[in-house]
Amino acid sequence: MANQTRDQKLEGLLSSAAREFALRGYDRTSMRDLARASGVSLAGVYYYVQSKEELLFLIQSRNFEAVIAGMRDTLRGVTDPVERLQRFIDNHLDYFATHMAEMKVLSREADALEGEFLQRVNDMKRQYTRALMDVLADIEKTHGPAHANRRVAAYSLFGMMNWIYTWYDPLGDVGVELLSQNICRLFLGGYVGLPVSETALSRGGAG
Amino acid sequence: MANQTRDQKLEGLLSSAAREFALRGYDRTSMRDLARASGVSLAGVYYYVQSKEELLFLIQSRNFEAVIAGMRDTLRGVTDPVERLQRFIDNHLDYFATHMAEMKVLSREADALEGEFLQRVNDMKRQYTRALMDVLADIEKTHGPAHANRRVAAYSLFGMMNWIYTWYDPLGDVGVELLSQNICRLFLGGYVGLPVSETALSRGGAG
DNA sequence: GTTGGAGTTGAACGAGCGTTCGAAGCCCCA
DNA sequence: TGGGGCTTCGAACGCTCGTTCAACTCCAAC
Repeated sequence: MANQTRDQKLEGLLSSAAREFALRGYDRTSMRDLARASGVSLAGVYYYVQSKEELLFLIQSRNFEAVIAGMRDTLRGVTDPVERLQRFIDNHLDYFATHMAEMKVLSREADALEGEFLQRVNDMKRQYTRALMDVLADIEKTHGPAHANRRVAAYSLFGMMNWIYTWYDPLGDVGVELLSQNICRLFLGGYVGLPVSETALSRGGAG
Repeated sequence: MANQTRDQKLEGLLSSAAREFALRGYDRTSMRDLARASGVSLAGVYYYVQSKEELLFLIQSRNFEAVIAGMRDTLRGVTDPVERLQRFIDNHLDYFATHMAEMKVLSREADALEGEFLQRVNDMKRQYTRALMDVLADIEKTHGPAHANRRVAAYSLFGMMNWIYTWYDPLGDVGVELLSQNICRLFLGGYVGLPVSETALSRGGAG
């Protein structure tokens, strides 16, 4: 605790702040809570960070950057579209599972930021979404016509992956590899691989 | 505004509260905001509701109850498992799209409640999840083995459907029927209907 | 041994919060 | 005309919030 560089202390602060934010939510967590959780005084927190909002921004942007960097890394040189998608999903879920608190904060506190902070995180979101949609376009080229609108499909996949912050326990009986495989299969082939033209799929509204 | 029953006024309060909560988030919205938005005084709000938390609870429970009731209704008498799933999805998305504010609050402020309020909403969640998983079990019986763990599949479908609060605009160019159809096809047959055994689907981790 | 900057702190500030309460307004029925 | 119960309100209470700041410790450099 004593001989840490300034950067290491900031890192520690961000990490315990993420844990607190994930637990209680950004708004319900006070700077006093964060001070207590990271072992410094209330005023001490402000030596490392300009405001509570900057703290949230740093958590969101640093982790989002890591996810994007990991994605670019794992896709580099891979040409098969399906494998590219598998790697995209793997990277996302693997990072999510090993950084549950941070990713929960990123998923859930999406619009707690304002102004330039919000803009910069939203830029990353656009970038990341674009990358997924490019992969989907490649898949359509090689594996026939899509069963759904590409944008809807992309957001649905993000929904499957990000929603895990509400239910998934990385230490439970479903390991990350199994989770990733499940979601990948689900997205590419569906729950039971039903042909799209089947039966009543064209029916209108129900009820 | 003048000749409304007490119930009607409560209804109006809940509706404008849902709109405010959806806009700014539960915690960032003050009782003064709600009073302003619904056109009564601050103290006036407390004539209809015991606390801010009860307000949130009423929004969540009433709408969740409506979703569940709609689901039971639309499934009644329908025996084909696939159509049951279609109707389940249709009901969920249709209600979501016509009650965006309320459902955003239900999805996003899931753990802002405590004690008995939380317990009662969680009971509804369990009930609703169970219903979906029963439908999935039926589908497996009639349409061969599943491509994914049933629990993972159920939560993934909820993820697809609930995540729409972050991106979907009911007034945009994707209508509710199209959205519902897309998500239904996606879940049952996958994005391009890829056979599960295909290529590298059994590969381990990436990167 | 003094200086100076980095790190840390207790105490306070003004503002906003959720909630309460006594009093006033309103309207129907006698 | 007057009483009584719903409904509404202004004003206040106690509390917690994010943020600031002068003062302190510590330690390396001279």
